[in-house]
Amino acid sequence: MAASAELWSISQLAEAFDTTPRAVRFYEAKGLLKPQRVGGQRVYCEADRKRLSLILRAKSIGSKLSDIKTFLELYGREGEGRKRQLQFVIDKTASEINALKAKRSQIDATLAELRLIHDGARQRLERRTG
Amino acid sequence: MAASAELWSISQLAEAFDTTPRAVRFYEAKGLLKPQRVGGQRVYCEADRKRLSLILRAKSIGSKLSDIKTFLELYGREGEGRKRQLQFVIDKTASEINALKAKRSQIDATLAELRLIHDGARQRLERRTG
DNA sequence: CCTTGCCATGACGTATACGTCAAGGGCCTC
DNA sequence: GAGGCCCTTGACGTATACGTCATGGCAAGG
Repeated sequence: MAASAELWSISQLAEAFDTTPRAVRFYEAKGLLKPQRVGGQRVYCEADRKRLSLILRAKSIGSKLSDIKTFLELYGREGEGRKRQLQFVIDKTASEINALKAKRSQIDATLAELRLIHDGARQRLERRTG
Repeated sequence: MAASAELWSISQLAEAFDTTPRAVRFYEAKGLLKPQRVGGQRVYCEADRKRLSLILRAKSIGSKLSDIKTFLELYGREGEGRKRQLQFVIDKTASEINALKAKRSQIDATLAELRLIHDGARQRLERRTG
């Protein structure tokens, strides 16, 4: 037992996610993380890890921290049953899904162009070399 | 004839792409655009339009202007035959393609999570309503 | 006891991407 | 010829996301 009680310091957590303690503190200052404190020191649990993971992934696809914050709050409210809350979650996720789909198609278009350039250059190089 | 000689002022171009003259000037200051000048005033041609289109699309998927600049330069060098140039283009496009693929998969993962939240909330709402 | 190491907060600095005046020039119109 | 309107450059302001000290606490090791 007691196998699920893994805890990490801020530097351990940062290193595990290839980021910095400064960044992690910054996310906390922005309200994205609220780790426990043990004598003033931050202690991160598994749930905090997951939140950080989500933060970094959202960041990597271009989301702002302020948007990520509301996004994280959707997880929290997700289980609540009040109708307004549910509708809010539904609307927010729907618009975010559409935004991401749009971004995806922009990426696909850019990928297509890059491949044209890439393949064109490769063919010219082969004609030279071969 | 003379149908391809369409030209635009900075504000016309900006409006056409739902951006601002200030932003367009900023891109020029960063070396991403070099429109003709007629008595000091900027005049944009079709090629400039395409460049701006590419800039905005790249921006929308999270590219930095400095990266977009080198990306635009790949187009310029694309036709050149010197081996070093070709290899440079091939390497740059390849790494950019990988980066975009990675970003796309991050988006897909996020989309999957959002759909879970979205559908879950919808079902709970329907059970309430229905 | 003192150094080493990690932690904390606070304050200032930096890079990116513009927004927002300010001051002035050129052209058209009434 | 005074007023609009659009253009120019230049300078300063702003939001985001941290980096980089500076300063100090606390705990383990030698």
